[in-house]
Amino acid sequence: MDGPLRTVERTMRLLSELGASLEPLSLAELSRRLGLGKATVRRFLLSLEELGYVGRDARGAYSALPALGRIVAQPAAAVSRQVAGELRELAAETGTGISLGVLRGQEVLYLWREPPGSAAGVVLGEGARLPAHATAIGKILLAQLAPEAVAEIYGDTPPRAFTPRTIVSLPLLLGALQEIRRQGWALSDGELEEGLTAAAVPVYDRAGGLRWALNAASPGHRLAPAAFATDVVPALMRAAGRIGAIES
Amino acid sequence: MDGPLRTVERTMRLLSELGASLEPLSLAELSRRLGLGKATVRRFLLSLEELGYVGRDARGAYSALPALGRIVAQPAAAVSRQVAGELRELAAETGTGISLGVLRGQEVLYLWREPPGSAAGVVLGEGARLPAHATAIGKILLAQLAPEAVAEIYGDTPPRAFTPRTIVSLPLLLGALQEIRRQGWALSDGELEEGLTAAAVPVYDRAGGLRWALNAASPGHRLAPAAFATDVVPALMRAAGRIGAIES
DNA sequence: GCAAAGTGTATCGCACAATGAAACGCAAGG
DNA sequence: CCTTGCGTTTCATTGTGCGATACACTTTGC
Repeated sequence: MDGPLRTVERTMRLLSELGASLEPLSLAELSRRLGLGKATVRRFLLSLEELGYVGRDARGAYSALPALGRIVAQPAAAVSRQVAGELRELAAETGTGISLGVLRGQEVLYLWREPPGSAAGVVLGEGARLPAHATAIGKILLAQLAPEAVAEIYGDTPPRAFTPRTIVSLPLLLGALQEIRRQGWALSDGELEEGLTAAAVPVYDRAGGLRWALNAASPGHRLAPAAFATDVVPALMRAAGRIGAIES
Repeated sequence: MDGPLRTVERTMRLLSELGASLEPLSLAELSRRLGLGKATVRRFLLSLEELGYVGRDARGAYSALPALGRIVAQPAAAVSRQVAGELRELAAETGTGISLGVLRGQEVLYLWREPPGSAAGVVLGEGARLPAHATAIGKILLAQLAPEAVAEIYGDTPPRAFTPRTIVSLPLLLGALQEIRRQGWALSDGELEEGLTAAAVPVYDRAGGLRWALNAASPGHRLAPAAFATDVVPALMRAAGRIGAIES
């Protein structure tokens, strides 16, 4: 075996091209960008259209449809009504922004994100991704992994700096994770964005396996970092227990 | 030609399966779910791994990597530093949450989303998607299209209701869009979520073509709907002018 | 008005890429 | 120890995906 399957590579190149463009692209244009014959590109497009991943406008030009984005954001469907209720309650109780996420490579994939102060419970931002090493939720998720696994994830690309407080080396990160593991929860104090503080705890299922992580964030120093440890984290832990007990 | 290209269909099925699962999946498990031979599935996985779309953990199980999500969120890269500066300024000026997005089928794809009240400018939620017909930004984007184009988009699936105020039929939507087109900006008053108000304006590039739409949202009745028309919209319009003038 | 260039669409025979059965080594578990 | 399930490798076969070519049609330029 050598090299990727030709058709797979072409499929991904095509999707990538469509996803990158804000305007719909014509068949001829795509054919040129991909360096493939029109007939070939057309067959790919018709296939993807039939599958519901691309659509065509009135002029016949192609563009990526929401279904494509949903491929990766599908996990959002995993958040049941019952879990959602718990999350909203938690948001009201703590007055912070609550998120739920899983680890995907070096990033956290959010399944639920509720901005702080949204009285009516505005659910926004599922499907978003943020760097794991600079967020509380990311660190608590990384802390569930063996150090070697973390090292492999960051193998070639070291953690990137966002603020002066961001952890920017693998050894430092591993050290921080060990401490977090011991402590049972993670804090990010302005590591992603100046003035943004967050705490996170893991959510285990009934069998004791990691299911998600739960995050409480408070922007703009509305809540002192110290207040997280005393007030927010206990509430997070209680909620994580309740949520973990819910049948998936 | 009949039916989708086999390899394309299999590629998408595989990605879909990987994206839907929160835990990494083993080769054998995927082979079973797809109903394909292990050898075949393996070649697909190796291809996608080489292309950087899937990764494997220590135990060899496969999972989707962030790169997959980035296929569709790539447009986020289209927001330059200069544009970002304008957005932050606008957020500070209006005290609302500012978003930037484009239309993708029936949904708005957000390129930038900043929650209200984030003093330091927390950039979150690019790549998220929300239904176009229930958001201000979605309606202003739809209003740029010909009515027939809108009708085609909603052809088989009528607008879904989220609150009692959501527009739930195509004729009503087309009527609202006409009014919006005349007015030059759109308002969503609790159409997506009770108590969430937002206004949006289009952003044209120098050639006069539609580039994006700009949205200002204020949750929890912090700002009265009437205040949008008098205070927020003019600020939005000014910002849209400045942003549209920026070279892409 | 007519070229000319560009578009999307349809056809078709061939090469070879992709396929799945089968066999192998290995680790885990009963 | 045998069994079961896993990932990996090999291999001959075949039918799938390929692109050159040709066609109808619209847009553009003069």
